[in-house]
Amino acid sequence: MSDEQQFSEIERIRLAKLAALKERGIEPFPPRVERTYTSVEAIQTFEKDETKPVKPTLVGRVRSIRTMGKIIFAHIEDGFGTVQLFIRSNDVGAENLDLFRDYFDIGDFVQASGEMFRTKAGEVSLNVKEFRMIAKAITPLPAAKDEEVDGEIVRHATLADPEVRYRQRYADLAVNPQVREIFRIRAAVVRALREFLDKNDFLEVETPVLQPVYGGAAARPFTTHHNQLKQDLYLRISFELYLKRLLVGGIERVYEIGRDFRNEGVDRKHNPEFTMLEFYMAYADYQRVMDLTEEMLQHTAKQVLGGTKLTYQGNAIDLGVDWPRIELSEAILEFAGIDLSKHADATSLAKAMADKKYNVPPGASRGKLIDDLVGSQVEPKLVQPSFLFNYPREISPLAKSTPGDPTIVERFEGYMGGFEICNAFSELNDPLDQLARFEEMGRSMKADDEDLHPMDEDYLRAMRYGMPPNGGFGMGIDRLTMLFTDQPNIREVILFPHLRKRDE
RNA sequence: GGGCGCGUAGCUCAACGGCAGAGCAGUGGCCUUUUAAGCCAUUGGUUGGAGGUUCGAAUCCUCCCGCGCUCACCA
Repeated sequence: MSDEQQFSEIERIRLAKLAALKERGIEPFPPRVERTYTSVEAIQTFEKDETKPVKPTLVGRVRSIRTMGKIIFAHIEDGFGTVQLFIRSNDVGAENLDLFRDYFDIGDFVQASGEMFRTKAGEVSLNVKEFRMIAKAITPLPAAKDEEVDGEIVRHATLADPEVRYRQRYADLAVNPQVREIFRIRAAVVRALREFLDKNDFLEVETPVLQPVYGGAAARPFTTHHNQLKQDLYLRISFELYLKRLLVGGIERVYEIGRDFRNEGVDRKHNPEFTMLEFYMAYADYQRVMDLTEEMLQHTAKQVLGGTKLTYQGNAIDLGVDWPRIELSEAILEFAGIDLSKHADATSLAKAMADKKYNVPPGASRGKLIDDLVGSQVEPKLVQPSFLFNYPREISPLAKSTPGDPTIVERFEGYMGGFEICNAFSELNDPLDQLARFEEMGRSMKADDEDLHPMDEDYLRAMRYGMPPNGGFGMGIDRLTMLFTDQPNIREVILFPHLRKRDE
C-alpha cells in the first residue's frame, strides 16, 4: 500500500508541511523545550498586577487559529488550561508570521515567548515575540466547531462515537476535557481510600496476579502458562485468599488495591479486568466493617467532591447519613413481597417467584434464587447508600455462619445508586468448616465443569496454623468512580476498556 | 449467546428507492484586536464489507464485521 492510499488528504498536506519545515532547517520534533510558566500561572500572575510586565515562555497544543491578515490569534492548551497567543507581524516579522500561517496547524505543539497583555476584547493573552514548533501533528484532531441550523445553540462537535472514543482514548482525551476530568477524579478516589486505610493502620501489600490456584470469588479465570516452570497459571479473580494468609502471618490490618481478571460477559457494569480494593481487619466482625465502610466512603466523598452529596443519573445521593442496615430477608419481603421463612427449599421458593412473575432460572439452588431476587427486585431500588446483611450460606463459602442460624452467614453488601458497590463478611477462620465448605462447593459445581473451582490446599494449611477472627471487605473501584463521576457505563471510567479486536 | 438499534467526508450530522449534501476542519485569496471571527472561492466519499432484489440502492433483502442498548450468563 502506498502512502497516497494510507494517508488522508489532510494528512498528506500536513506531511508536506512537515517536509517543508525540515527543508528550511527547522526540526519539527526538537529534543528539548523551555517553559517558565503554565498557561494558568501566566494569566494569574499577570492579573495580580497588570502594570507589572510578565514575560513567560509557554508551551501547549494549538486548539484554534484565527488569521486576520497581519495578525494571528491562536489558543494553545496545556495540562492546566488554555491561553491565547497574539502573533503580530510587527513583533515577530512578516516572515515568521507567514511561517506560522503556512505550516502550523491545530493539534501541533508549540513553544511561545513574549509578554502578557490584555486584548481589546479583554482576554489576557501572550503577545508573542518568538515561537517555534515542538511537535508536529500529522492526523487532525477529531474535533470541529458546529453550528446549529437555527443559530440558537453553539456547540463544538467533538468526538462522540463511543467506539472511536474507547479505541482511540488518546484522541478522546485530547479533545474532550470532561473525559480527562473523570480520570482525575478516579485518581482522587484511589488516593482518598489509600489515605483513609493508611491512617487506620492498614498495611498496603501486593500479592500474586499469577496464581497456581484461583479463588476467593465466583468467576471463570483467564488461563496462562509459564514456560520454564511448565505449569498453567491463572490471572487472579480476587485477592482474598492471599490477603487472609497474611492475617495468619500476624499482619493485623492489610489491604490491596489492584487488578482482578474475570473471564465473564462484558456489559455496562463489567469489564474483564477491573480494579478492586480489598481489606482485612483482625478482631473485627462484619458490623465493625460496616461502620468502617461508612466512614471510609464519607471520607472519600469529602476528599474528592468536597462533601457527602452527589448526583447519580438524576438521583440525589447523600453519603453523610447513617446508612440503613436492612436484613436481607426483610428487604426481600419489602421489595419482592416474598417471605423467605415460608420457603425453606428451592422448589417452594421457585414457585413463589414464578407466582410473582419473576424470572426463575431452572435448576437453581435456594441461595442462587435469593441472589437473583436481590439482583432483580431489591438492588435497583437501593439508590441511597444502604447495607443488606445476613446472606445465604450456600452462596458465601468464605463467610462465617451466624450463631443462631447455620444457613445464614455474617455477610453484607453495600448498595448505592441502584447497584452493588461492596461485599464483606465476618471471615470464616475455622479450617475444618472451610474444608467442608470447599467440598460442598465442589459437589454443587460438578454439574457444570466450566465453573468447577479447585480446592486451595495451601490456603487450608495456612488456616490450620490459626487465623484470627476478622472482617473482610471488597469494593470495585470502577463502580465507585462511576458514582462519583455520574457515569452510567464502566467503560467511561476505564482508560482503555476491552473491545473486540477489529481488522483495520 | 438471543432481541432491538446504529455504521454516510477528518469531526458532528442530513438525504431514507431517483444527480451523496451541510456546518466545522482542510486548501487558495482578502483582512493589524479576533475568540463560533467575517467575506469570496474551493478540495475531500468504494455511504463498514460481501452478495441479492430493482431500470435505478446510502435507502429494500441476506450474510459477515464492529459498536450501543437490553435480556441471558456471571457460588
